[in-house]
Amino acid sequence: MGVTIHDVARAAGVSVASASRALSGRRKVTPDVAERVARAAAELGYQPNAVAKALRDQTTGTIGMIVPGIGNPFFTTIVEAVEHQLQETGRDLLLCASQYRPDIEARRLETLLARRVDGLIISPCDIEGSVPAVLNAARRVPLVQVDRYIEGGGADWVGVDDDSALAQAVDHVAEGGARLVVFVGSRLMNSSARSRLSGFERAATRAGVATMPPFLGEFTLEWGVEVGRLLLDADTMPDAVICGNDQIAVGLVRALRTGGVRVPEEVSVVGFDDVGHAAMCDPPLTTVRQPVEEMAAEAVRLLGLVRVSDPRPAQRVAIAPRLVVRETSRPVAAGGGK
Amino acid sequence: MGVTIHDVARAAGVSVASASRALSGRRKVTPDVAERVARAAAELGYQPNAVAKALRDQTTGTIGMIVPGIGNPFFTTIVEAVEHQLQETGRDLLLCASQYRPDIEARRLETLLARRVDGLIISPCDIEGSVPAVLNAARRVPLVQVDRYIEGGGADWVGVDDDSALAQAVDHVAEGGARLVVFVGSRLMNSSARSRLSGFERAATRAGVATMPPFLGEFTLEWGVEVGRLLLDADTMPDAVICGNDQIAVGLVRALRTGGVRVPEEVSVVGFDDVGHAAMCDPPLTTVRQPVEEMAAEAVRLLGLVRVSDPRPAQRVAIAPRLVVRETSRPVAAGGGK
DNA sequence: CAGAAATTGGTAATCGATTACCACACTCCC
DNA sequence: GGGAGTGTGGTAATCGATTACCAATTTCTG
Repeated sequence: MGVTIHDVARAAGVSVASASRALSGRRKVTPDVAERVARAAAELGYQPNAVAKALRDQTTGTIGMIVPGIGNPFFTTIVEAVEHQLQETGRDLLLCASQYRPDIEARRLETLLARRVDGLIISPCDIEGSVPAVLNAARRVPLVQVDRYIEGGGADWVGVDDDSALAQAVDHVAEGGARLVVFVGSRLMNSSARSRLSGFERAATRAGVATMPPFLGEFTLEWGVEVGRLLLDADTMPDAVICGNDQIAVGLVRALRTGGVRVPEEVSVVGFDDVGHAAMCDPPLTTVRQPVEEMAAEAVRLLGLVRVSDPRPAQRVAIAPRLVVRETSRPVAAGGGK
Repeated sequence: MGVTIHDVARAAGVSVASASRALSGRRKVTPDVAERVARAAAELGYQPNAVAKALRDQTTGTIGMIVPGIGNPFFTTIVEAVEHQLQETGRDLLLCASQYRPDIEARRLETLLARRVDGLIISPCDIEGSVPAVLNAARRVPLVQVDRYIEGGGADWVGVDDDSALAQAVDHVAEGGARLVVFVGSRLMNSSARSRLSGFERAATRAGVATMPPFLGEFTLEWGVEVGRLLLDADTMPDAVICGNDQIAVGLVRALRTGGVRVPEEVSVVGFDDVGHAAMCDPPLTTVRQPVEEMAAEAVRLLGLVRVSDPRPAQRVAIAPRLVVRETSRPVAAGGGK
């Protein structure tokens, strides 16, 4: 390590300025100089020091990203999509996990800011607890929220249109004949949990289906299993269950089937996300597909528009998702009530 | 943005040297100076510029990581574990995906080196194609391979003990009564594919079970489905199938069941990895669990030991995995031949 | 061919934090 | 009171790439 542009310049017998110009091509140099510099750089194996360049240019070519957890396949998919988008423009991704804790999230934001990332993409873990750190960061660097967002709407956001998503899900099971529908999601600590629940309630009202009180726990398989057991023990079984994500749905289907309830014949189950293994479950899950690639592309695009120096109203981009009908929901053709 | 230590020094009425010393505490300053500097820093919201510090210190506190694809839950799990380990020591992770292509991998390596990462953790996508770029990188910065490795053994490696893994898998199905066993993996383009196949062959010989020619395709669900169909069409059905990863196993189970073959009653299926959703499949998959956290911890530990300046023989750390028996393999109690 | 214009090379400043080195002030002791 | 010793603050160099500015050379024009 340690070949600098000075070494190249000396080897080529020119000044550092000429070497820099020859390598970057930002100003003309004589063919002779250009060639000597190119040869010297190749021979020495010169590689520009991106740290020095970043200091001088006041831009690092690096984007910071913070998600609650890399273990969750939904966030993984977004990370992959964002990484892919950044590649296109030659930028790199500094990835952090907040482990669903606002205090860790705040610390990670600080170190990313200290590293002078050119922008931040974040899915804030807590709708309330994440507010101060996120707003503070947004004041210093372009910041776009993805999927989850903080209350108050102080920063740009890209996500899925939960109203449209839940409407599609509810309408679908209603068309399959469901009269009593229940929502299973997570406790209302993040925006997705809240907006999916309210989207569900609006959709149910509009579709004219009856609802049971929602089950709110965690976005996990285990919670799905637990709710399945609760439903088996209760005296009324809904015609359809709409879940806040796929993991809940998979656990729920498993528990219901184990308990002797047939899916979809007796109960339809609809998931949310369609990432990871929704399609590969048995039976394949009917679910709402998140437009992850579009979200990532939009987030990266928005990042480029933000100018910290002159604030503009926060943008909110909600992308309409698509319901993917597989085998855990009753087909429309089956029709009829319970 | 842009509060520098000069601003702090000016506000506190001291020189930059004193300000730096007061903030870092590396040399004594009078209490008076210490307090004035602390107050000034707090009031101005001073945050040290990590880029400048990196340039001066010749160390960035950043580790680069390259995996073939973030979509694969196995790599995701490793990334998460590595990120977690690095947190402990206050370092950050620059994450890249090679998309299973050596040319992209080589480019990503170059940009990570240009960014002067303090170390590299990589799972090389191609046992041959990745060789030059990986060896070149290893000459310039501490580098540890995880899971996959390049031929020739020029760089440290941490992974799972495939021999032990396959022995456990083969012995398990043999004890369940299997006499004819087949291996389904991927084409031999990466080290995992190769060493799992050879581990399988050794284990089968030692256990005295007969084998069919292996099926080598991709590490995907689709390949598992395809092999399942091939087996259904063939005239001999093995007693057990050992798979190179969980995705293949899930696809295979699905295809066999769809074709009317009962798992595990007629055929035992064993997966590999136990990440993502192996446990949540239906039926839950018998599989070999990769010791991912240990691998990540070991990789980070090794990184700290490497000194590029004085090369030492490449270390190879193979961690013994554990077979997790679930419901796709015949229990030992069942005993007996086919 | 003189002088203007255009082109290209070099020197040194810049980005921000750290620290080697020097200088000053104060204490202590004989 | 003066010399040694200790502690503290300041100045300027350093890390490496880029570029503003100046100087020198070449080219062009009347």
